[in-house]
Amino acid sequence: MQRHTKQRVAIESAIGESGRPLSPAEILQAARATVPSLNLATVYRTLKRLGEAGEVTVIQIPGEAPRYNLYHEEERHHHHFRCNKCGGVFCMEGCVEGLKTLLPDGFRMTGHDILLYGLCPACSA
Amino acid sequence: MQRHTKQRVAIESAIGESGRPLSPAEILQAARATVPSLNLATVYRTLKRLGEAGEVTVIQIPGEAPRYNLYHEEERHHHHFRCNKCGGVFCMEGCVEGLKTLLPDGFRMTGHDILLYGLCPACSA
DNA sequence: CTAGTTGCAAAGCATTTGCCTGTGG
DNA sequence: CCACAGGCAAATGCTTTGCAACTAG
Repeated sequence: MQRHTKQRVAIESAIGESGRPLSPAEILQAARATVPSLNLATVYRTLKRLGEAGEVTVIQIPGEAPRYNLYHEEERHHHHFRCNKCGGVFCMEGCVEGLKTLLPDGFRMTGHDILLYGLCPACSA
Repeated sequence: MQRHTKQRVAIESAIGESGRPLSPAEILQAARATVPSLNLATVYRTLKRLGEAGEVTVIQIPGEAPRYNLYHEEERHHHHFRCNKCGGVFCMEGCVEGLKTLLPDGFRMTGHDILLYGLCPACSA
């Protein structure tokens, strides 16, 4: 991250203002409201740089496009929820106990991911 | 699944004999030992059919190629462990309590996935 | 100025599809 | 027989890269 260009600002704003993780295509669409000439290749390059700089985090739901979020300093350990109907992804605070009880003998655990599926408030209404 | 072709047999054998989930490319390589003319497109088509017939299951680790396993009737609810060193994926029996405590108000949960990361016995030695 | 960025187009790579030939039952 | 399968090649969709033009500092 060296230069402060309008493209980069538009991309960061798009992610930050959405309130939920966005895919590269969604970011492109949103950021074009500010910079119409914005190119998808630039979105990918910028996301890569922002990721290396630790300014964005990636959420990978199996079988789906990666989604990007701004990194917040106060960010805690959290997990994600995916709505089966609208496909939206949401963050959930907290975690569960007892994950180590799943480990067979000889395995050492250094990290984990939990993904819940179901219906979000809007879709279950 | 209608016809019983040598290609399909080779693909099923390759998956069954490996003992671990295989990617399409790995399946191609293994099955070509039996049917050298086997084509990658056939592997994809066959995996799709076997999947729809419930004969194979897919394991999707975020950011990695999908891996396929034979489905066993006695198969129970389980989760997976991925070794950070060798990249191997292993199944773990059991589950944890309290996943519902993660849900924010208004969310309804219908399913979940848990993925543990760390070192397998061979790599932690 | 000038190195980092961008837009565009082309290249990559995994996966899918069209089409015609081959074959299992 | 003949509808399902397979081989091959082209098409697709997402992501990356080469390169010349542009611009922030």
